[in-house]
Amino acid sequence: MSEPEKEITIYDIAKKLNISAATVSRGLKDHPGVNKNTKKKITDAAHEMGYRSNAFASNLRKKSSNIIGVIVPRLNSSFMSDVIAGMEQVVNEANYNLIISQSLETVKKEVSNARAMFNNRVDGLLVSLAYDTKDIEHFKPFINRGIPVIFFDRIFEHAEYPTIFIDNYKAAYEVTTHLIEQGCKKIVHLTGNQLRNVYAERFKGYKQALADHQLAFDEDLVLINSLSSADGADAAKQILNMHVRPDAVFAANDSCAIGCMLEMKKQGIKIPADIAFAGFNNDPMCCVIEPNLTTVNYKGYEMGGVAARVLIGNLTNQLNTKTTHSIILRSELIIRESSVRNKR
Amino acid sequence: MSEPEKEITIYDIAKKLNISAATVSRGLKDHPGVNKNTKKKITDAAHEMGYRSNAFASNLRKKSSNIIGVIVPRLNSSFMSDVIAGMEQVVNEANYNLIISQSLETVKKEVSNARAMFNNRVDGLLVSLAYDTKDIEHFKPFINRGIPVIFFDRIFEHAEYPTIFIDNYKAAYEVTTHLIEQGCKKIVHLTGNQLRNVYAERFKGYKQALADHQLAFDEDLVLINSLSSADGADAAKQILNMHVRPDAVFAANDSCAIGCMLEMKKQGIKIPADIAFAGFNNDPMCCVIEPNLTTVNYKGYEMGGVAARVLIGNLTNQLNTKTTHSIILRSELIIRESSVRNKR
DNA sequence: CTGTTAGCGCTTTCAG
DNA sequence: CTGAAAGCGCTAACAG
Repeated sequence: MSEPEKEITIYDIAKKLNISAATVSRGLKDHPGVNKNTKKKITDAAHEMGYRSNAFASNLRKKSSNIIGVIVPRLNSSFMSDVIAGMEQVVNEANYNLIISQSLETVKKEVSNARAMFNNRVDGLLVSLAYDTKDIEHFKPFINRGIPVIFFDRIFEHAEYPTIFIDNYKAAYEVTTHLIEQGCKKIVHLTGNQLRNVYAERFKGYKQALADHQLAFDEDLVLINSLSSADGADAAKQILNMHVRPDAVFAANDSCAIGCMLEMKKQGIKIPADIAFAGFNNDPMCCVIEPNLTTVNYKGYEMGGVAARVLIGNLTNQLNTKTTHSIILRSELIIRESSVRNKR
Repeated sequence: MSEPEKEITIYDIAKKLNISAATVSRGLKDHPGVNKNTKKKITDAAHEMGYRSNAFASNLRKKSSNIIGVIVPRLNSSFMSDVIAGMEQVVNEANYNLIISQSLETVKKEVSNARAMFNNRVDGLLVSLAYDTKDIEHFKPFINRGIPVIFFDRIFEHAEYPTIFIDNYKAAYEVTTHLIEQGCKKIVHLTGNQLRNVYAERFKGYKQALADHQLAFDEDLVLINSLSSADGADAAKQILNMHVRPDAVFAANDSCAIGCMLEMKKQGIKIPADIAFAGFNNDPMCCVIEPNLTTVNYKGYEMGGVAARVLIGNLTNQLNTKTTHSIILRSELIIRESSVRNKR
């Protein structure tokens, strides 16, 4: 293999063109007030010589990185993949770069990821919280240095942090109401850590829908777990052991709903005749399970794009026009066979 | 909100401790030959003053970024998420950072991602190729500058690029043999772009298994598409229109197999009695579809870890000990009901 | 074991 | 419109 090519700098370009490095630097940007001709000469020479700008030197000088950090619980859902794609789209257009990490649902990793992002001097941070994050102390250093942090989906309410999410309360209210309209009277709710807004709000929506339809709220029908598929299977066993058998299950995510359904089916329970089901997220699996799963859909691509746009807005705008409020995106109930009992 | 805190540097620490910046710099690293006491004083002061190292300055000086770039087709599979987690594990331990991007299965985006990585001066690159990548010209600049590029899973064979993958040929051979042993004689193969080793090798394995069991290879039984779930459904329709109905389908991935199964079921076909099925990847969906899908499992976490380890090895080793060969990881056939016809 | 010194490549006043 | 010069914060010879 040949020797690595020499790295060429603005000085090399300057020398070749008999102009100053300063002019080259300006010519390479959109800088106003550079002669059109020299600008063209500069970009041509740069291209021809195989120049690539040195971000380190530039960042060092400008004290900004043009990098945006992203911390999510997990990458392995089509939802998150969409979120990231949405972010990338927006971020690339604004000439920023993304650095992504997963907390694998633990605060511990979330904290260490945050520290890494901080040391890497990201210009801003987009975060969806881990399962068990209790406080947001680990994002304090960012705020102290004036680096914007934005929460999306799994948010934390706090004046310093703008948030992007859906109306989980309303969505859950609609799901529950739908189940009630199908004649269900004893509805189990499978939910996750109540520290997370998404689960707390869905729980509230469920509760309110019961109240509004004159159904008693029964604490024993609420099962809190990690919402994995295995947790769903465990829940199925618990449900089947209840004295009076429930007639519906509303799980706060699809994996858990599906794990639960699979176990129920194994035990010979008929869905939705014996027990109706609804999930949340509209994972592709909803259309694989039989019967297909009723769920709530919301657009990851859009959420990622909006989050990125708000962040970049706060990064580039004048100091006094920062967005600090919440943005609430739309979601929709998708009714499938798993919950349909009324014949028409 | 208060003013952003002042950024503190090794000079501030040096001043406070009445020593030189050079010593502080050394003290902050594992540098041998620094007095234990001064080292402790330095780290204490650094911590107390809220120091964070400035990677830009360091990178600029060292001409290396400690960043490893990753380009994958998509993030939205549990396989890829595992791969990334495996990489992160290894990479963090070695004090590198990861910057991840998805090509969304197009060369176009793969090329632009590669360029971005190049401009961001990654120290090395881990790549799994997009669906339609024809050549690897876009990785040439890395090689020219001596930046290692490693392919994993969807590889490209070339002396300059180490590769990590599984024996797709053997795995497919085993799947096909299994189907034949179940009494299947007319086996459809759903596959993807033959530019990708994974699909080409699986195709070869399929073909060879037929040959070794005295079954004629029939070109019309091989359907090439994009392997999406929708492509699977289309394939189902084609298959059902064939003059003599096939008795098995081996798809090169699970999504496609499942899309195909769902459509077949809708048409009233019995699986595996009328037609047996096998997929590839062991996606969680395999255990949701009914009947559960026979498939090939391989460990993403391991593959990510190995790829990262090889890369870091090449980065840190002496010039002459680079790994340039291939590493082949193990995979396993997982037999489920979708392909079991023999009663025992 | 520690200090001195000289840049890494770029941006940005400040002058022309 | 362009140039000169300084400096971002760190590291690595080299010299004590």
